[in-house]
Amino acid sequence: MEQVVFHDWKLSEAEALELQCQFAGRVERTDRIDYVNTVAGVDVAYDEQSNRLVAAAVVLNATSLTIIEQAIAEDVAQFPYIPGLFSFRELPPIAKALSQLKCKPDLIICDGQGIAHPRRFGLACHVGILFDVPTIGCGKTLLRGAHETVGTIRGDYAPLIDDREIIGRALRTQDGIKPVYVSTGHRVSLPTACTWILALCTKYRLPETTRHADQLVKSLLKR
DNA sequence: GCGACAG
DNA sequence: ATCTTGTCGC
Repeated sequence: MEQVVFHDWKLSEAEALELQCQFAGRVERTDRIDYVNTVAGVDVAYDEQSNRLVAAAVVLNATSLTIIEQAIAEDVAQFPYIPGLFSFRELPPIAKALSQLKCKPDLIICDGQGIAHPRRFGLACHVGILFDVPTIGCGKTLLRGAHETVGTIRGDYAPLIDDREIIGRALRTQDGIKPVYVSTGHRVSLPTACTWILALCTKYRLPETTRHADQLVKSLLKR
């Protein structure tokens, strides 16, 4: 698939903050998504010793959830891990992997937040803008703030609120299991995002897309 | 000054 | 993210 928006990755912290505020205005929080035939998952693994990052993009058939295509990329970390500026560290290798895909996925699930972010521009938004593709942020923990109690049954959810604005949902993907945090990445509404996350969490807490990508990068890092 | 802080 | 043993359960 083709990246359509480019910018320098070697930025100062202040420049990264400025870029987020600028790009946040381009994020689309409503549905602008075609029929979904394929869904992709992306993830990154680290090697502290070599300061190396390994990224993978795994494309699945949206209904059978079988793997259609995979792509991997490697990179040397150019940006430190700073909460709130996460994408500037993980996105370079992810963009490389996505660029290698023969076909453009109809939807991409990211391991992290979408607009559930202090400047409403988490990793999922960044990926969505750079490739002009529908994306969803599905994180395992919250970047900031809290949420009200979530029902205990799969499908139950509670709104994520920041500054009196609903920025996402804590969503229970399996009965009695800790919920995940879903938010709009780009071109996907919150309700649609949650429907997709539930459809992808067939057996485990996390979506099959991110599970496949996670498994791939970890196996690659061991070599 | 102190605490909070995606992966 | 990653470092790590055993243990509970299908």
